[in-house]
Amino acid sequence: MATKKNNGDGQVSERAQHFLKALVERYIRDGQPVGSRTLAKDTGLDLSPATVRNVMADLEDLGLISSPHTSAGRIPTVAGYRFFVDSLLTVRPPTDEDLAQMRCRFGQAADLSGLIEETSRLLSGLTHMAGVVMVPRHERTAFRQIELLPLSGNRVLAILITSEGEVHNRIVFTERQFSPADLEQASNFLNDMFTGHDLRDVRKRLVEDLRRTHEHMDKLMMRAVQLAHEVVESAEHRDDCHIAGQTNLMEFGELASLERLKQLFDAFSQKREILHLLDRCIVADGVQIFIGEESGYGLLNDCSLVSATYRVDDHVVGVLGVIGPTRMDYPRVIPLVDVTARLLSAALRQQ
Amino acid sequence: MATKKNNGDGQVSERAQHFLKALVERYIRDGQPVGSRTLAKDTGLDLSPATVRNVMADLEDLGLISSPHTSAGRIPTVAGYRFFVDSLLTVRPPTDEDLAQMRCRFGQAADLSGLIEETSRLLSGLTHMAGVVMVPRHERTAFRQIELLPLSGNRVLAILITSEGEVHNRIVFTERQFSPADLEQASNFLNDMFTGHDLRDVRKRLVEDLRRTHEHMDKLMMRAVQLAHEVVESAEHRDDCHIAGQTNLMEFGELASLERLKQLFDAFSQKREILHLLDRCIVADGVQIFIGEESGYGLLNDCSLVSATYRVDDHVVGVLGVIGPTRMDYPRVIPLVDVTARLLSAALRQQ
DNA sequence: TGCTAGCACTCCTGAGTAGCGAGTGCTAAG
DNA sequence: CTTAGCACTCGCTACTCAGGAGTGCTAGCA
Repeated sequence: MATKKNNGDGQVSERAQHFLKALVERYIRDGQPVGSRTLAKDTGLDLSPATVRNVMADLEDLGLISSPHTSAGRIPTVAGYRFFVDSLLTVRPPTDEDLAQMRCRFGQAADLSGLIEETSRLLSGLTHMAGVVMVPRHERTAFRQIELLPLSGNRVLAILITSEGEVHNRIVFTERQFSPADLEQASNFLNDMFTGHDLRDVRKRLVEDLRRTHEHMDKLMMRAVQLAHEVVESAEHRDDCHIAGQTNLMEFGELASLERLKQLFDAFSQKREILHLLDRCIVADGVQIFIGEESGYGLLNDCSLVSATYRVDDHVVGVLGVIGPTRMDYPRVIPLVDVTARLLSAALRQQ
Repeated sequence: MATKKNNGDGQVSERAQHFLKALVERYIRDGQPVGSRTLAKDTGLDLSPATVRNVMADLEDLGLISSPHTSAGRIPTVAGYRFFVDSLLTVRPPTDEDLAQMRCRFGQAADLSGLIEETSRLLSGLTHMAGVVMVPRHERTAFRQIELLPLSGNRVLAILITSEGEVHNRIVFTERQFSPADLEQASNFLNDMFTGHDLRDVRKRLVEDLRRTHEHMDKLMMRAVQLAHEVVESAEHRDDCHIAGQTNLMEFGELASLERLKQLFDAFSQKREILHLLDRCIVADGVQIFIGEESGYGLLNDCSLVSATYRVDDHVVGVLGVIGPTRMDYPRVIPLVDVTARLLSAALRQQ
C-alpha cells in the first residue's frame, strides 16, 4: 500500500482541491472521463501529466474520484461532487437572457395552478432537465365559504372556497336524499361557524365535533359537519406536485438504459416517492442538493435533485427543484433554482 | 415479371386469407418475422413449406406482407393488418377475470374526473399499453349556478356549477374593485336569467348580450355578463384528455429506440396531436382503428390506436382508446376497448 | 394444374481476433 | 517535488468467418 502523501489524513491539499474543481467542471462539460493530459491543460498550472496523475491518485485514495476502468480517465464520485458543491463551486448567475425569460413567464399565469404549472415548465425549459414544483401547503389559508348542493341519486356536491380564492369540490354519497332547503340551512350553519377561520383550526374543530356530537346536535347538522370534514380534508391533503420535462432526461447518455428510464418515469407518474423526497426538503430553508444515492431512493441513483423552498410572507409553503443526472451543471442550475424560488415567492405575494 | 396467380386482380383467395390470418396471429404472438416452415405448421393444413412460400409470394405481391430483408420471414404490412382487422379477425371476448376487474374498478371512482382517470388506468392496466380517455363534452349540460366572489387586488373569482355537478372556476382581473354586494347582485341576475338552460345556449346568449349590451344595461351587469362568459367558455373549452401507462410502451421492442420514444412521450405530454386524432374518432360511432401511418400523424408510425366512443343517453360525449405498437393483440384489445366504453357509458348514466 | 423436393443463394447473427488509442502506474533521474 | 520514459491494461472498432434461417426457382410427381 502506498502511503497517502496528503497533509494529514483525509485533508485535501489546496492544490488537490484545485484539480478536483477542474476535473468536475470538465466532466460536467463533456461527460467523458477526464485523463491526466486533459486535466493538466485545464488547470493552467503548466504541470506535466505525470504530476497530475500523482494528485489524481491521491484524490482517488480519498474516494473523491474513481475510474470506470483501468485505462480510462477519472470521474467524480458522489463524495467528489459533494465536496465540489459544498466547497469549490463558483456559481454562474443566470444570464440576462435567462432572467428575461423567467420574468416574462411569471407574468403570464393567472391562478395558482397555472402558476405552478408554468414554473415547472420554466425550470425544465431553462435547465433541459425535469422541473418539479410542489403545490403549496396552505398554512395561513382561511375558510371562506362552503356550498352544499344536492345532486341526483343521493349525492351532495360540497364546494369549499378558501380566502386565497382556491376552489375545492367533492362529491359525497349520503344515506338519504336532502332537500335544497336542508342543505342551505346546513351550509349557513357551517359558514356562520367557520368563515374567516384558519383552515387547520377548522379541520380540528370538525374532528372534535364529529366525536362528541351525538348529544346536542340534530341529525342534519351532524351530517353537515361530516360533509364539511370531507371536503376540508381533501383540500388539506392535496399534497401534490407538478413535473415537467421528464422526457429531457432521455437525452442524457448516463441514464439512457431503457430499463432505468422506465423505472424513473414510473416513479414520476406515481409521484409518491418524489413527494416524500420533496417533503424532506421543506424543513430546511433555502437551496438543498441531493446527489446520487444521497437521496436514499434507489430510483434516483445517478440522479441529483437541486431544490429550493419558496415562501409567502416569510412562511415556507412549498418546494421546487430540478431533477437531472448527477453530472449536471451545478454552477448554473443552483442559482437558477434559487432565483426561480424567489420569483415564485414574489409572484405568490402579489396574489 | 411473374404473372399474379390469384383469381382476378387484387382478389385474395380463400386460402391466401387463411394464411394471412395465421401469419398475423403468429406475428402478433411472438413479434418475429414468420417463415414458411413455421406458417406451414400453424395453418394445420399439412402443406409443405414450398407451397406456403408460393402463397406468401402472392400475398407479398398484393402488398399485404413484406420481408424486412431477403432471408427473413414475412411480417404484415399496414394493409395486411387492415385486411386482418376488417375481414379475418376473430375477436377474443374479455375473460371473466378481466370483466371482474373492470366492474370493480368502475365501482370505485366518485366524481367525473376520478372516473376518467380510473378508466385510462384500467385500459392501460389490462392491455399493457397506453390508455387514453378524452374528457367528455357536455352537450346536454345545463347551467345551474354561478357565484362571483371578490378577491384581493381587483380580482374576481367566478365559479360555475353545472347540472352534472362539475365545478369550474376562473379568476378574472377587473378594471375596478367590486363590492361583495355588487357581485351578489350580479350573480343573482345571472342565475335568474340562466339557471336550467343548456350551457351552449347560455354561451350564445352571453355572446349576443356582449355585443348589443351598451344601450339598456347598467355597467355592473355588463361586467357580470363578461365574467360569466369567461367562465362558461373555459368550461366548454375544456377539451382535455387523460393518458395513463405511457411507460408501458417502452417494453415493446419495435418502439425501443430512445429517439422514437422521446418524440412519442413529448407528443403525449403536449396532448395536442392526440386530441386532434381523438376528435376525428368522435364523429363515427363505435370502435375505430387506426393502424400505423393511417392516423396521418408521423409520430404514430408503427403505432396503432383502437378507440371507441362512449355516450350518455344515446349521445356520444367522448372517446377512449388504447395506443400501442402496430403489432398489438387486436383480437383481445378491440373487445376490451369496446366493453370499457360501454361500462363507462353505464357509469356516466348512473351519475 | 397444383403440390413438393431439392438446391443454390442471400443475408443476418454471433463469436472470435487483431490493432489502435487513451490512459495508467511505476521507476529513475533532474 | 517534478518530470520523462516505458510497459501494461483495457475498451472500442473493424474484420472475418462459419452457422442458420429463409428465400426463389426449377423440375418432377399426382
